[in-house]
Amino acid sequence: MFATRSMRHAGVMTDSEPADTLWSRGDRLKPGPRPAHTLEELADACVGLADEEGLAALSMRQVARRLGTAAASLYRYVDGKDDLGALMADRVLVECDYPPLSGDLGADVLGTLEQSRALYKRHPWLGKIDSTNMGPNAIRYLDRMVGALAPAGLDSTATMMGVALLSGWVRTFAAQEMSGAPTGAAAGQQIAALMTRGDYPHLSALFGAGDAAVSPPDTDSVFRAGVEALLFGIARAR
Amino acid sequence: MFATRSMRHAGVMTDSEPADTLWSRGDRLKPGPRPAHTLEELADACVGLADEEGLAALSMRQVARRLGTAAASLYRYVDGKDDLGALMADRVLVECDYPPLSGDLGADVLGTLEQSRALYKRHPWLGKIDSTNMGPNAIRYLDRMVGALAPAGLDSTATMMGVALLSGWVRTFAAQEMSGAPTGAAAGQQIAALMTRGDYPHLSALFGAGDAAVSPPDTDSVFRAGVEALLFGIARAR
DNA sequence: CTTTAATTGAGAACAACGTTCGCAGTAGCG
DNA sequence: CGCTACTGCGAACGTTGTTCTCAATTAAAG
Repeated sequence: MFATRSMRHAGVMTDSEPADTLWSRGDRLKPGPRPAHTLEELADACVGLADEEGLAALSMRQVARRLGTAAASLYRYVDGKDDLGALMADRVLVECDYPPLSGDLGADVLGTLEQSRALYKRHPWLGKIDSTNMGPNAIRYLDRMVGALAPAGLDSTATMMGVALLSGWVRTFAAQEMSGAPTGAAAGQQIAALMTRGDYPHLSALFGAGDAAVSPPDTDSVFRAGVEALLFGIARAR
Repeated sequence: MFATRSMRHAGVMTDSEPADTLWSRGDRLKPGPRPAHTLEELADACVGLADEEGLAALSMRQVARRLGTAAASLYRYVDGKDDLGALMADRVLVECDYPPLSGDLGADVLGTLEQSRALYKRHPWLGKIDSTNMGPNAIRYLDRMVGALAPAGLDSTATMMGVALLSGWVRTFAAQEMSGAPTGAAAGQQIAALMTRGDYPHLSALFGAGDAAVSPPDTDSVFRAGVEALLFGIARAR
């Protein structure tokens, strides 16, 4: 039922309450003093802290210090620490500015995904956050991707699956890229080292030949190749 | 250089030390009492705890209690809490038993991935762990996937990319599946609710037509469709 | 067999953490 | 002017991850 957030007051509620999300919280005009900060300020404080000190340093107290307030005050804006992740994941998406769609499916998709990849590069903690519920900026991204995929003429199910596939690839790729994993020839060397323990016939067969000697592809082209493979497979599902 | 683990003793090391990984730690015979537990016991304690109480309940002390030992003792087996995740992610992979490969690329890949999906279902915390370094069971899985993809005749780079794409899809799909997100017609309803805030032209265009009325596909077929799309795109990259 | 040295388990302690409670203060509404 | 709902936040509580320390243990060396 999409009731991720706990209902704070158990009073009578109207028939179609407009989904009390994390972002639509502070909209109602009510008596009492105005909040001293905005959700955006809170999110920016979290992002800045995670960027500079790492995600492990993200604590209620540190975020509060950045905001010039106390830890307990944050609970007026969020239900708990888990909400900070959702706030951050949505917040960084404003850094993407999307040029108008060209109508070229491949170019539009790749351009959008490159921006997402840059986001993961710029905010290394982003890959370690599971943003199950999405805010306004995430919906903007979703709308963008849907628009980019529109020329393929897919139905809604196939479109959403395509977006999930492509977004998942960016995440997977960025995670690998960010983990400092070896690329090209060094990767083969690592695999060879892993293979010393136990026997792995198929890995041996794949890396046994002088395969590692051939041109080590740079990361960019591998990323692009993945996107193109995905687009090819998705478009076929029309 | 794959030196994820901190070097515990800064003594002189031989030329090609065999990669002091998390798993190959307790192999050497040395003076001193034998360890009271094994890495597998530790991993099982973690998995059991996370399965029953959730990942949030996974603490050094709780794990130690399950093992019948003290929290400080765990640091004889791991460097810190982060290692527990890697231990767990690798441990649950033993639950997969792979029948001999049939040679049918699609069937072999799908069968392996279905087992992974079952793993995510059985251990809901699995998707929230970033296992950057892989243990023996992860290598077994990698070898299995490489073998399943072998009939495609890809080079090592394309093969590894294919494995990453397919594994990422399972993870992405399982995460969506596990988050209790609505499926089929209910999903369209949620999207419609999200669209009330701000204007999202492409989303409106996609879900505007009586699209949500048509057959809501079950999760299994969507998962399979994703795998097939991926295989199609990957095989083309030969 | 004795000595040596490396290694183990664990008690105690510490700083930092997420969260809750209660209270003083504020501002819109009747 | 109350009234009421809201705000910021000091103080406190129970846990957490981690380190230090030390007695106990045992393979290897003498």
